[in-house]
Amino acid sequence: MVTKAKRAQRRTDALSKERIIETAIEILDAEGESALTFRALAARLTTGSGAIYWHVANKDDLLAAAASDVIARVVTDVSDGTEPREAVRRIALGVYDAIEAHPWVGTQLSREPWQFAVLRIFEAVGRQLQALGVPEPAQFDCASALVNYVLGLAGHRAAAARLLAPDTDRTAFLTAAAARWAQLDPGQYPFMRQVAVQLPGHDDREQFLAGIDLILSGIGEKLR
Amino acid sequence: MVTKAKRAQRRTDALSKERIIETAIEILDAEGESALTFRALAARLTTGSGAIYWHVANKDDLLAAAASDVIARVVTDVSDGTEPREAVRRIALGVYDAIEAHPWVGTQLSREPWQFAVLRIFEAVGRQLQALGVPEPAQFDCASALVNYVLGLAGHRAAAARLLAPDTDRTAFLTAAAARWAQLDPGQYPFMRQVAVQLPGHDDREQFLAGIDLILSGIGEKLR
DNA sequence: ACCTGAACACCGTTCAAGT
DNA sequence: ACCTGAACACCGTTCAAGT
Repeated sequence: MVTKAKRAQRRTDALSKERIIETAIEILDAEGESALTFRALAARLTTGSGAIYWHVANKDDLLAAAASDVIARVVTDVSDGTEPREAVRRIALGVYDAIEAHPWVGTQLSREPWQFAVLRIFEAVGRQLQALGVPEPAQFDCASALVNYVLGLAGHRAAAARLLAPDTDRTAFLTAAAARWAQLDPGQYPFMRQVAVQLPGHDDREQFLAGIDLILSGIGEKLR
Repeated sequence: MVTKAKRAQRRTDALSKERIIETAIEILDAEGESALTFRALAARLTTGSGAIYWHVANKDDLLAAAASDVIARVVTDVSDGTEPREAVRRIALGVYDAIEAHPWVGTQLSREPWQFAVLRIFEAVGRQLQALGVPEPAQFDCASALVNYVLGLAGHRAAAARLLAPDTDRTAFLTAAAARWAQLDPGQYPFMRQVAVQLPGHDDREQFLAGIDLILSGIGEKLR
């Protein structure tokens, strides 16, 4: 006989898209992109690997949903009433920090064309541009510029995280990269060699924000 | 006995990193990213799949080298004497067109952190910023903004190409996307719904360039 | 309706063995 | 030094069979 308690228990244990996504995020966060397999996921959910396909179309679908989940938390958080430029900065930094915390989201964002996670960012940014008074025909271009910039960095940070052994520290990594750049052929790579000096001391997050401000300043020019 | 002719023949037939990369690019261009396997590559090179590992560390190495090859052709092409802003536009469009012609390069660029292909773009852009008179401390940030923007679009276009069935035409695809956006929840996605109208008529390449100009304009502000 | 888990059709990579 | 190709240790996905 199935008691009420048992049914409640069942409902919690029952497989669902939400529970699958949640568990997928746990695995991705704890063990990285390569650890997410349907077998690992099924083991963690104490079910068969085929069962997952009842709730999720395939692995791409699962990853897209997981990324969309993480981004939704970040993007919704922008409080109203803030100055539009500042709001754009916050959205961008929110995405940046989310990728820092979940590098696999970066991979996902830069692989997705017009999936939900990206739409969410696009929408949030676009609204701020409207608030800023950007004329309608230019809004699409401006939003696209901001979003593409964010996604470019997303992919980049994710790639860096993939390379970085989990225990290496950042400064050591940057110093190593700088050393490699400093050894490039001076005839072919004068700029990289010059920049190499700045690399170890530079702050990724601030550089990211500097790029946002550059684009915002370009947008500001359009408003005059 | 090994005649001179035979040795020459040997030299052409012999496996080499160059020949492997060349063949890999052929496969990637003709049949897409998923078609590049070591087995397919070995078959095309009439050799064993293990032989490839003598010349190439692994698949990542191979893909990075292939992308670097394609980008090198594009980036070197910038003739001297052009106005720096125009040169930046040409570099960016060169990368854009390369990705259009070889979508797999887009995937690769957005996955690579500081690999050769990206370094090449960074270097080319950085030099133009120097020529433009951007003060040294700001050069790194400005170059990074431009490159991240380009890479963001790279990933995006590659993803779109992955989705697009090889025979679908672009306008049909955009119209379909626009229709999907128009159906989004008006409360949650007002901006996307508004932009949906502009989507079918919009030119990706021009929008890309508009973003570059936005960043260049922001950089121009710094020069005053 | 939902879940099981063996089976299928692949992968990248390794490595003893050859030339 | 370079190449061969079978073998290994995986994948995502499917599907007959169960409940």
